[in-house]
Amino acid sequence: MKDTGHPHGAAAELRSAGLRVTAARLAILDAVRAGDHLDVDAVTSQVRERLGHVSFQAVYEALHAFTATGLVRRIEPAGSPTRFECRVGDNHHHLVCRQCGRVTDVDCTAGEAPCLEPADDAGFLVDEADVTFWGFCPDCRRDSEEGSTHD
Amino acid sequence: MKDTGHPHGAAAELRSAGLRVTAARLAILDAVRAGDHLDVDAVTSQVRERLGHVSFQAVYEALHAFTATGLVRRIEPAGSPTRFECRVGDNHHHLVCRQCGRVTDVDCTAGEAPCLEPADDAGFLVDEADVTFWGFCPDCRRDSEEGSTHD
DNA sequence: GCGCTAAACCTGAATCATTCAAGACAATGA
DNA sequence: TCATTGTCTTGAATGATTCAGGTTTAGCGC
Repeated sequence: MKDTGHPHGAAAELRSAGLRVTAARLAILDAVRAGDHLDVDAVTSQVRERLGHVSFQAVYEALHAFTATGLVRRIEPAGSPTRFECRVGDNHHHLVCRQCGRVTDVDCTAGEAPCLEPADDAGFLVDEADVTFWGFCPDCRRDSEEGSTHD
Repeated sequence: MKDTGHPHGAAAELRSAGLRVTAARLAILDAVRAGDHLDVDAVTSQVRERLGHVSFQAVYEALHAFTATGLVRRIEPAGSPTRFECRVGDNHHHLVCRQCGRVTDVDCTAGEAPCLEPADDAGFLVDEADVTFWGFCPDCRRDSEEGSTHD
């Protein structure tokens, strides 16, 4: 029930971020918001379904601009291409499936960055604690149980 | 005072990991242990200084084998190439400098994986919590202070 | 020591995600 | 309407990593 809401909502957001409103960028922003931690490839596919051809570079540039202005957040789990999500401003973390790469949000128990503090900061000025929980998602757990010795 | 110790220590480690002992692999293991979170390129340079030519592929394969057998640990901070470290078995975390990419170990306050638990595991079977603290290392802090308005 | 076998190594090419370059196009504001 | 400059295009380049295939060599039994 959390829609992009009032007419021109996304357009207004782009504008107030200092960006121009184009069909491509509206579709890109929408794809990230409708999708679940999509990578550039997936965003591009979504956008092309809606608009026909849009170049990869346009998508890369737009996502870069969106990230810079805080419209989307970029995450880079080890071993998979960069993904983008729409939840910004909070300091949530991620569950990543070792098998299929699926990413799921987890709320941060602390709430604001950095939600954790290092035992020893070694002189670093720390502004963010990035937490990734690795494991197996429900689907992959089921698959591996079916495939293996069933008791 | 924790040296590789008794003669043939590294060789014995390779052997008991089921790997063959070669000059290249001894040098690679040593480079990782002497270095500070080196990437493949840096490891290769170190090894070449000692042995003359060694191919990148040999280094990649060796590091992969070392990682698989638990002799070294691989870390992949977002935005920089894969790095390798010798601290294995504990569950420590990392401080990464946003400016220069430098990586520093931080002890884990909990001690064993997963040291944290997600607020909601969403059905995932979680086995590891990977924590990266982002910030600015002492050197880069100093540089930026010098460069900016000095009050 | 000799020879076998699989591991380790080599050269060279391929792949993937991402970025650079330079020109064409088009959204905004005067 | 026009100019500005942000956006989009095609095409090529980069960097890290992996694949492929053939050669060498460590480890092991004879």
